[in-house]
Amino acid sequence: MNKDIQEELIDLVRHCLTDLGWLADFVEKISLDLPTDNRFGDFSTNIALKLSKLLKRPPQAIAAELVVSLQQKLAKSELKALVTQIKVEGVGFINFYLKENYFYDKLKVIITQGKTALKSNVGAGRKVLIEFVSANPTGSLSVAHARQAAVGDCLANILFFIGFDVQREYYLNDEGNQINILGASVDLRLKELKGQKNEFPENYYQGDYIYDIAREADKQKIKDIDLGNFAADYILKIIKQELIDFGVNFDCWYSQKQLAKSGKIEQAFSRLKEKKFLYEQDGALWFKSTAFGDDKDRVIIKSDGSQTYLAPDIAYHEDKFNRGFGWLINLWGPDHHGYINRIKAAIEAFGHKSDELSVIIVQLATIFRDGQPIQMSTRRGQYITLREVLDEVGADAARFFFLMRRTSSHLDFDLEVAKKQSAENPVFYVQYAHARICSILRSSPLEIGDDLNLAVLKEKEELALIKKLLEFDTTLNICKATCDPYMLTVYLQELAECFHKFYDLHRVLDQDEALTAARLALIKGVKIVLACGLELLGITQPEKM
RNA sequence: GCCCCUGUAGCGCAAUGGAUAGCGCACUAGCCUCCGGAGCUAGUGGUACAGGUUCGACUCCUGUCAGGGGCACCA
Repeated sequence: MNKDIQEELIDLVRHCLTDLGWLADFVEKISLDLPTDNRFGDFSTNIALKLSKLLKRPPQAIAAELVVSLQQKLAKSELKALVTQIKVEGVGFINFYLKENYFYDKLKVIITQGKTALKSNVGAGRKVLIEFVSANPTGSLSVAHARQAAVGDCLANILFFIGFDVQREYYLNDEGNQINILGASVDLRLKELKGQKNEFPENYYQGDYIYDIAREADKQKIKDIDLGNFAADYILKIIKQELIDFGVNFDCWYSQKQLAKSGKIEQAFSRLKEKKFLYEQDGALWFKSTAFGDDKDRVIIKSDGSQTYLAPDIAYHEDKFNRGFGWLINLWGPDHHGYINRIKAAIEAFGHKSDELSVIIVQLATIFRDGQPIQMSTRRGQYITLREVLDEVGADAARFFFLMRRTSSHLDFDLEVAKKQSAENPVFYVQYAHARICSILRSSPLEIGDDLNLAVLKEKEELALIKKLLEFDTTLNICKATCDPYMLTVYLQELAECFHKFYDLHRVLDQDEALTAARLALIKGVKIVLACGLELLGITQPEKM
């Protein structure tokens, strides 16, 4: 929302710097930030501080000279209608103060255009593929997958909203070792059900759901050799339903089995061979990933002739680029962090740039109940599943909680807190603000007429609220830059807080009709932004609670 | 041994390298004749340690200490 004026002010600064002969290497380094405190104006630049060393002069002196030039230029510019003051403050910051009309106009755009006013086109239609969850179809989704699902889906929502052409993809590991073990696990359980005693190996799938699959396979008279595929299909249906119930919908389920059939793996190998990035040693075929900064070279075909996991994955990533995606985002669990270098090496071997692939490591979530961590063990089939969390706290709270910490940080998720309906539970705090506004608007609908005068909104809390609304797109841009949606959860809590403070101090439905109309418009704007933010998080926007 | 994540108030956390480090819980004292008190106001209290980079460091770098996770010709 602020972008237009922000760019114009940066241009103004750039022109002044050029006039003063100081531009030098600083063309890209001019930044115009939102000050931490509104006492420091509406926008702030630290350019004088940055120039200080280069010019060997104190920052205040540089700032003072620059401000004189800025004021002269401003007087001749159309910007003078919006800017009231430019001044040097603190250690040498240059702060810009805007006229209140600027903010009233922005609010008016939001309430008249609604959600569309909040959209931007920073993505410019660029094609981005975001691959996430991609859990092996060997069991229900765990909380680790749940967090990846929440983060990936929300990030995809945000990127789409700011103008990217986004595809959500799930890489389906539907063949290979794990599927074989899955089939063997079902086979053993089936025999057990028929009265045969046998040893059940430790690395087989231990969960009780294997018995269910065995019974179903028996009913359908599935052949031994097909048990793995049957079980994978069976589990995949469960996974798909879990994701749907969590509000996550994939555009593409990319099958590893299909990839293998397509011949793309061999094609990828021959291209790597041409480029001399493959070699044989100890009976195995190696990929020379050290050429691109990996710690060691990696085996892609084992000495027994079978492929490692990396083999199809190399072809898969090359295929992503071949499908026209210019930006790949992968969400992986922390157990894959050592894998980043080799897959980046692979895309570089094909001539892509390292930064065309963003790998986001989604740290684990620990589930707590009343402050006590719940122990889990994947091996024994005892882990907290997405399904259990959904059943217990619902999709709204689950999504918010999985998103509310930096994705790269560990997350503690207390089921009891997520169920609480109080300020301890941030999802309720934000939704409550929305419901409260809806309640007022139900009793007194806003009618936007020509006589709507927002300039009567003079209170500190009112202006703070409008300014907070305008930070929405800054927030989304931070989410994009960090590939992390969690900042949006922080923003929505701050916006809700600004609203609750305003609400407590000032009556919306006032004696003064003009003021009432303006305040109704203000809360309508807050409702629009809250609803939009919640929607991007994939959380409902209740009108009543 | 190597790699990743984390260390901020009693607890849980926040702060795109920026100005006086914010919020919730808990504790203390207040606010409902009033649009939803699931809310608000005030008080108490903090950057693990040692260096470095920078005009400026919770933020970046190095080391130490502490906690969590990972280091296959598994996937």
